[in-house]
Amino acid sequence: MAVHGPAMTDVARLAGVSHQTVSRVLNGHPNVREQTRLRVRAAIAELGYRPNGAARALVTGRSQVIGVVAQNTTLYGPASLLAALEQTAAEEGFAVSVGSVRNLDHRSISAAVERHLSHRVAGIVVIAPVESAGEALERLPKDVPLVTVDGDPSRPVPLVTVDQVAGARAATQHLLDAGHRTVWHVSGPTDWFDSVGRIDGWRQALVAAGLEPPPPMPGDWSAASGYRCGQMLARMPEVTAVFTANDHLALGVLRALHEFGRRVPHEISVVGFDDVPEAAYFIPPLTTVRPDFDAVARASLQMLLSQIESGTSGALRQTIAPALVARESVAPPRH
Amino acid sequence: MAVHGPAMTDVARLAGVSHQTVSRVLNGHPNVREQTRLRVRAAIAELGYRPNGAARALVTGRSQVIGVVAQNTTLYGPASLLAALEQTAAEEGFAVSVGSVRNLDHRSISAAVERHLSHRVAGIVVIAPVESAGEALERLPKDVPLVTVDGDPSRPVPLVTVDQVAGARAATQHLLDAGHRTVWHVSGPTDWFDSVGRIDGWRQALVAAGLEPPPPMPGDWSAASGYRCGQMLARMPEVTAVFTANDHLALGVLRALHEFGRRVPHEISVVGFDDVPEAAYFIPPLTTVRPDFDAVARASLQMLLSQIESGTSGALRQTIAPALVARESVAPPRH
DNA sequence: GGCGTCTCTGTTAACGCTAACAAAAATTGG
DNA sequence: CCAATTTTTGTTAGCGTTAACAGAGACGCC
Repeated sequence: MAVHGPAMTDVARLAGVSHQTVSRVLNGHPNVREQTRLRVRAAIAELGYRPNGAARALVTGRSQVIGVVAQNTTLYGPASLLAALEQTAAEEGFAVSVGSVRNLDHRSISAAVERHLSHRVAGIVVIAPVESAGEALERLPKDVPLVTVDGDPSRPVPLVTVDQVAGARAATQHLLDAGHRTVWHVSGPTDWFDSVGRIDGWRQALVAAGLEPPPPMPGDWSAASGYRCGQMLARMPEVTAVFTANDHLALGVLRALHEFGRRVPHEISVVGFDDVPEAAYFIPPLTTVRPDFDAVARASLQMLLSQIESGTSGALRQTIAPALVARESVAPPRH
Repeated sequence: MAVHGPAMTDVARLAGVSHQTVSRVLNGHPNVREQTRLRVRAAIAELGYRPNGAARALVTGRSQVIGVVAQNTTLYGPASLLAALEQTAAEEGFAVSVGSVRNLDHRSISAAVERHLSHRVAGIVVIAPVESAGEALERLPKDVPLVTVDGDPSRPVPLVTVDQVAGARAATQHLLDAGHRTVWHVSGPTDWFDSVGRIDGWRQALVAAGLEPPPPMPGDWSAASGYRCGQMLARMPEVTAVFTANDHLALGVLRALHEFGRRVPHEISVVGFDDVPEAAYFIPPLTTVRPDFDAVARASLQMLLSQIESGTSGALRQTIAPALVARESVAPPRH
């Protein structure tokens, strides 16, 4: 169907040079006379020539594409990360190809990575927040530049991650500082490293304060599961402070507490995680922890590019510290 | 750096056939003896051979990649759409390359499309909800399969769109049916077609009921702007029903009403649009309109694929009807 | 002025695959 | 059992680009 566009030779003919000279102009090779360069540029513009990435990828062995493997790109965190990644990549002249997978199991991840490798992507970013993804990554070809985001800290793979532990510690400490005797936790799914890290940080803060952590209540990131946990928390009179693993869980908790007539923050304080744009408009506005997705994206891409350029794939590690955003959902406990 | 993987000839040598036979096996060509096919399969597996998409794209003129141009992929709507698109494309054996742009102006769109064309994508999906995107699309090469989503209904470009008008009409009618004398509207940015359609539908429902539409209050999709509008609405005693152009606006409105002590739904009913997963956990649970993003994705992809296969690019049009989801934020007005 | 040394440009050969054609092998029919 | 057909396999030629090398001017230096 498509009338194929002009190729390099067409440009060359029009400019009265060889196709190689056109190639040199395109790739910013230094040794081209200014006058020639201009003629080539003019010919390119006149024909509306557009280089063929496939041909280039074939001969160089890599395309200017970065593959991203992610699970549920509808969640706020992954979506933000993906968007940031795409922006950053575009600035570096790379396109981003998304390979989202339904499950983060071994097979799905491998299949997605395979698809990317078929297209000879320059590198791969895996947003692999769960255990089952880890093993898939280790048996990947070693020669492909790869960075994992929010992945398994215990595996020897280049990793960029939000400092979940520090964020959770800050959130918990913030509640303790307000005078609460202890802090309850509604966690994310326990096979996510994000969840594990947040549970850890919460525990650390409590233990450091000489407190015995109560059992965490497991949620699944959704407001629905937060609501269910909230219904239980609302019935427990001793509960005065709750830290939830993300803002949507917090929303569910807030709703349950509201239904049970337990006032936030007067009776119970709540802190979330993620700082979704709506968090400031929850009832009441939610104190939360804000991860810097842009920073994560920049760090991952930089790590990936350095691998692509140098060829080394050292097991680097970079951690991005999140920031506490204080709003009205936290107050001292009543006595 | 990378040790290049085995090529087709390597597989052929191992299987004792010609590379063409390997190609035939790979592409499911019928005339290959079963025994040969198995030998080739075995050789592929043994070598861990992976076809080179770049080479294939070069010779066939198209890669198995679909380019998507979108703006803010962090918003719930676009993110859901993108995810659905990616899923559907994967099922058809296509990868999705995202070209997100900061602004939907002419230059940005063209640049993003150019990038995709360089990679010889098989087709392009433009999520182009604003006016300024339209012109960019018309001067695009005509021979590239293209589908716009939520784009300009007045342009002769293949378009898949959520039926904003019907959705808004249903939302407004739902409020009128509950007994409200009129319905106020907090709109999205007026350069988005989504907003325009929703304003239209709202107006239509009011006019059909013989009512004079009050002036719409312009928001920008964010909870923050919803909050600002909500502050005004809360001060207007005659307001009993509000339809907001999306759920986040509704959240802001709910928060403002709550602060002013106006109870929802007892004093004021609110209906949103989008049915974000959290809407059921707002205070109170939000009645809203749910667009079927999966259906939109399927329709767009199908439209794109039929263009890719047939070569025709008729200005098709497909509209996906959204569904009203009734929850507790709507009640009859008090008298 | 001849000669080495830059700077610039051209020629040729891949990269890994598919399409088109050609040849060989298997199958059929009389 | 041989020719006619059908099925299966092989051979060759590109696709559009970059890399490696080769050639042609321009320039300076003895």
